[in-house]
Order: sequence, then C-alpha cells, then structure tokens
Amino acid sequence: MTTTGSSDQPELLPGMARARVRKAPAAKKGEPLAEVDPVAQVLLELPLAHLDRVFDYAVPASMGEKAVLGARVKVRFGGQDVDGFVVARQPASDHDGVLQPLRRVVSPEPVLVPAVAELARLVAERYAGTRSDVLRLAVPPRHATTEREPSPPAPALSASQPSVWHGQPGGESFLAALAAGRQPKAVWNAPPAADWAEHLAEAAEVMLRAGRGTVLCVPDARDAHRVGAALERRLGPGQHVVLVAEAGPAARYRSFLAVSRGARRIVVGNRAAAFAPVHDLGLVAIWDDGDDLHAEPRAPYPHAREVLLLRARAEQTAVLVAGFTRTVEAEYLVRTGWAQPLLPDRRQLRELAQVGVAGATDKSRERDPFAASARIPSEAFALIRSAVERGPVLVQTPRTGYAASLACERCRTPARCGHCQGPLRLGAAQEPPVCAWCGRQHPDWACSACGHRGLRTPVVGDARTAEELGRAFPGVRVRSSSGDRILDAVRDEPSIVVATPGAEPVAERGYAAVLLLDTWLAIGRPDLRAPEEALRRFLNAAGLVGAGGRVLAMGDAAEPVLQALVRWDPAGFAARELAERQSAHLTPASRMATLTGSVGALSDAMVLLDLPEHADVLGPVPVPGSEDERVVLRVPRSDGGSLSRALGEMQRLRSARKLDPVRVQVDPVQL
DNA sequence: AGCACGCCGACT
DNA sequence: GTCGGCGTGCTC
Repeated sequence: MTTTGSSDQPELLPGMARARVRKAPAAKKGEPLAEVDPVAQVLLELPLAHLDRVFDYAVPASMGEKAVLGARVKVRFGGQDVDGFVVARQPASDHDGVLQPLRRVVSPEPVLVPAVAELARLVAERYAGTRSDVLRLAVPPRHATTEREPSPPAPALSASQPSVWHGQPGGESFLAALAAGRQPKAVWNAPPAADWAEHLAEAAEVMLRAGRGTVLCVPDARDAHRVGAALERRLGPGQHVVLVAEAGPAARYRSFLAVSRGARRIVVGNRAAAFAPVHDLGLVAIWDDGDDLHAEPRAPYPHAREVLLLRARAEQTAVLVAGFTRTVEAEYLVRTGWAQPLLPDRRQLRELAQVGVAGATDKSRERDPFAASARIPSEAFALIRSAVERGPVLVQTPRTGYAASLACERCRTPARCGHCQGPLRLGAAQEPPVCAWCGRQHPDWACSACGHRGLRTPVVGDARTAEELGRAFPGVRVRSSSGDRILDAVRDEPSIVVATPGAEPVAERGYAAVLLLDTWLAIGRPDLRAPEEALRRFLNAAGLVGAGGRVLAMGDAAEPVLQALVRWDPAGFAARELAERQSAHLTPASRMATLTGSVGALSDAMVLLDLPEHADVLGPVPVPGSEDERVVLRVPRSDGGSLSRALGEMQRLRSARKLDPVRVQVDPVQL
C-alpha cells in the first residue's frame, strides 16, 4: 500500500511525478503546450482488444520536437504508465475531456513508420487481433546504446553481375517489369539444383538499381544468411541487412534502424522481417512459403506470406512467391490470375535431375514394413555406391517420433471424417474413432481410397539410419544433420549425409544423389496438409541435388505425391490439391478460424459472435492434453473479411467485459 | 489491466 | 442501520 501512514496524495501530487522523471522533464500541469500540433494521437501498447484505438494526449512544449510520428512515448492511462507510439500529431482533439500530457518521449527515433502502422492495422483486422500485438512482432525492443550509433549510409553499388534468371522462362520479363517500376506478381517454382538464394538476391538487386527496396522472407536464420551472402556477392557490402532474432537484441535493433533510417533498402530475414520499415518498398518476396516457420506462433498468429500480400496491396509493390514446391495458397494466386506462374523448362528439367522411385511396394511393406531391405532397397544401396564416388550423397529420413495417427491399415491413406474432412483420431478406450474437428464418431469407417475397414497408427521411423549406412559403406564418412546439430554446408567430397527434413546442409556443388527414405510416413500423416507438406519436404531435399544428379524416393510409385516428385510437377500437384480443397470447402477456397477456450467461455463466445450467413460451425471438440475445447468456423472465402471482423468485434466485447479469454486463430496452419 | 460507480447480503 | 460483494463502464 503506497498510501499507508502517509499524508501524501499520490494521485495528485506533482512532486512524485517530478521525482520519477527527473532526467527527461516531466509534463507538468500548466506547462505550455507545443506551438505546432499540440495533440498527439497515441496507440497504446496494451493487449486489450477494446483499447485497440488511438488516444489523444497533450504535447508539452518541451516535447514538441521529439514527439515525432512513430516515436515511442510513455503516457498516463487509467492511473498507470503505459508505453505507446505517436501515430499522428494534430492541431486539436475531438476528445471532450481534458487531455493528459505525454509523460515522456522515450526517444525521438521514429520506429513506427506510417506504412507499418497501417500494415499492423490490416494484419490485426485480418487475424482478429490487436495492433499492439502485431507491433510487438513488428518493432523490435529498443536498445538505447545501439540507438546512439549512427547508421552509415550504403556505399556505392558495385558493378552488375550476370543474370542467373537467364534460363528461366518468364524470368527475364519479370525482372524487366521490376526494373520498369511496374508491379509484377509471380509464383516461381525453382528447378532442381537451382541456386534460389542467388535468384532472390538478383530480384532485389534489380529493384535496388531501380531505386526501390525489397523485403525477402525466408524460413530461418540459416537461409537468411545464405541469401545475405548472395546479396553481398552481387551488390558488395553494406547494401542489405539480415534481420533475424537469433542475432541478439543489439544486432537486431541495429539492423532494424539501418532500415527505418533508410540507410539500407534490402532486408532479408525470417517472418518478422515482413514488417521491416523499408523505404520506397518495391518488392516483397518469400521463399518456401509452405514452411511452418513462416507462421508466427504468437498472437495474432499472422503468416509471413499473408503479411507480405497485405503489404503488397497497401504499398503497391511487386510480389515473388517462390519455392521448390507450390503451396495451395500460391496456386490460388495463380488460379485467380493474380500472379503469373514461373515454371521450369520441361526439357531442361530432365537434364537437371533424374528422379525415380524405388522399393517398398505395398506388398513387401505389408509383410515386413521395417525390414532394412524394404526400407533401403538394393537399388538405393546401388545408387549410393555409385554416386558417392562423385560427391556427397544426401539421405533424408523422417524425424524420430514423427507425429502420426490414424490411416488406412492397408493403403495408408489418412483417415478423414466423411462429414467435414477433418482427421480422425483414436476415441476413448473401446470407443470408435472420432473426428478431431466436429467430434463425430465413426464406428463403421471405411477407407475412401480402397474400402478397407482397418485403421492403424503408423509406427515411427528410426534414428538408426546413419549407423546402418555406416556399416553398409565402411570407409565412407557418414554424418548426420538434425535437431540441434544442424550442418550448414558440406564439402564437395565423398560422404553420406543423413538429415531430417529442414536440416539438410547445402552441398557446395550440389549432391551427387539424394535419397528419400520412408516417404509414406510423411505422406500418411493425418493432417490436412500432409501430402502438400510431404512433397515440399521431398522437393526441398531433391532440389539440393547437383545438376545432372539423381534423386531416388523409397515408396510406392503409384502414390500421387511421389508421381509429382518424379515428374517435378509441384504446380500440377498444387492444382489438384486446390481442387480437392475447393470441393471439401477447405482453406484457401474457404476461410477458416478456430476458437479455443474453456467450455463456458466458448459457449458464450459463440453467443456474442455475429457470424456471416453462410458459416459452418464444427465442434466443439476437446483439445487433447488440456481442459479446453475448440470450435472450427468455416465460411466461403468471399466472407473471410466478415468473419475476421465478427471475430474482432467479439474479442472487443469479451475483453471489455473481462470474460475468460478465448483464443482466436484465423487460417491456422495446423488443424 | 486497474479503478470507479452502483445496487443487494451479513455484521457492529 | 453500515461494510462490501463484484457486474458494468471508462480510461485521452
């Protein structure tokens, strides 16, 4: 109790305020106000949905120059000090009451530029969250020491390098459109052996030479540094920044400031880089947009691709969505005519890599699915033996403990609910399997592909691969890259590299061969995105092959995912996936959202929720491993905006009434 | 989130 | 007769 035994009046006594803010002069009642625009509109850093609006504050004369647009400030709000950003300065306020003065300008550094403030609004609206949550992702924490350093301007550009887009159909016209200041939109599917980092770097280079900036989002810091190296090769030092949290707070803030101050106009980084305040933004690009790392795990759970697309529309920029694979979302951009597809040349493709499938037919697998002979068939050993003489061989193997649940016992097609297409999970003991989305029981489930009635929980892969290969190839160096021991790159010399998906090192001149083991495990996951995700993982490994190398997948050659791999046809695969999603009313043809919370909170949330007319409500179903339940909402894509608005409105109502929290996720990556 | 205002139960 | 429960509302 601060008032105990004291005759002070802490709420009113100016002395207290004076004591606390001695360094920067306090805003005292009666102090004259700034002559120009004495009103600051401040966006408060509060997590409450109903307070996601600006509040007006008086700007004392002493802060008139420092309380610039985008500056961090401290203000008094409801009796306590809160942080915020100045989002506007105005000559007057339309607020009826008397304005509180700003308490302090934390620093005059304009860290929230208007374009990013607007982007935060768009993202918050789209994901039914608050601007303040979005800004926590967008604006890195201040680092005062770093802020005192200047951001040296970029040196002169080095001379142009030859184009790497040369052999890519449509590539040069895309670059020409960038250079001409148009806003081309493209979905690029890289061919095997492509140096994609170099391609992205060149697009940014073209943009920079045309006088505009670029944001490049890649899944992780390793990829960011790879693109950074390519940028430095093409442009010389000091033209770009790598913006990743892994660099630590000071380095991150230093990079951020170099961008916000306009000293750098190319940013490559992970998902948070999508918000980087690049001046004169001309191009936004994303590599491997199917990678889960692009999905922010903190509220409001925005996806970097969606952030970039919102930004492209708001800031009138070009767009490049790139990857070895093509997500259904990217396919949707192509299908609607919004983006142009850039595909590898078919003839060239055959020369770049020879892709095949071996072993593990259904029959042999049924008999003994884990026999080494079935897992690594003789063709694979033969390929390793011949390839390893020419260079490194990559062996991709599923992670140990790879999540798995119900699939057809015979053909391993994931078991889905006939009603809503949700994945089936094991029910309680002695109970039939249940849909994870709508909760319906399926006592007489039968496989939609083969009619078989038996279900299995696929068993998990193993960690013995490296050991096994070491025994089979004595004298060859076998290394592994996975988990927290990830290799960045391997030399161009004979070796076998066993890696889990996403942890594959880059080979200097490409791998002599790439092997994909146990493909059915990834394909058969009971996830909406399992086939798409499996193909993505396979293509990402296969893409690391050197020109003229060989790729061999262990699995069933009739499996559509592997056929798409063999034909190197991610576009065709994405087109079929999209068609299936459309007929099953799944995202991206439909917009989906989940509500998660306690049973009571969920039920009253649904009462407060003013859903669009054509909304489906699935569930609620219990969330495994918690007391909570979850409702899945689904609307036609054209109603996506209404759904987001309705969810936002519901959250504002709930927040104002201090009701138990309900977590809202719009287009959650995992369902 | 705090903090105030405002109508209905068990205490001095 | 009061002290006090936390339901709704406001915070520039």
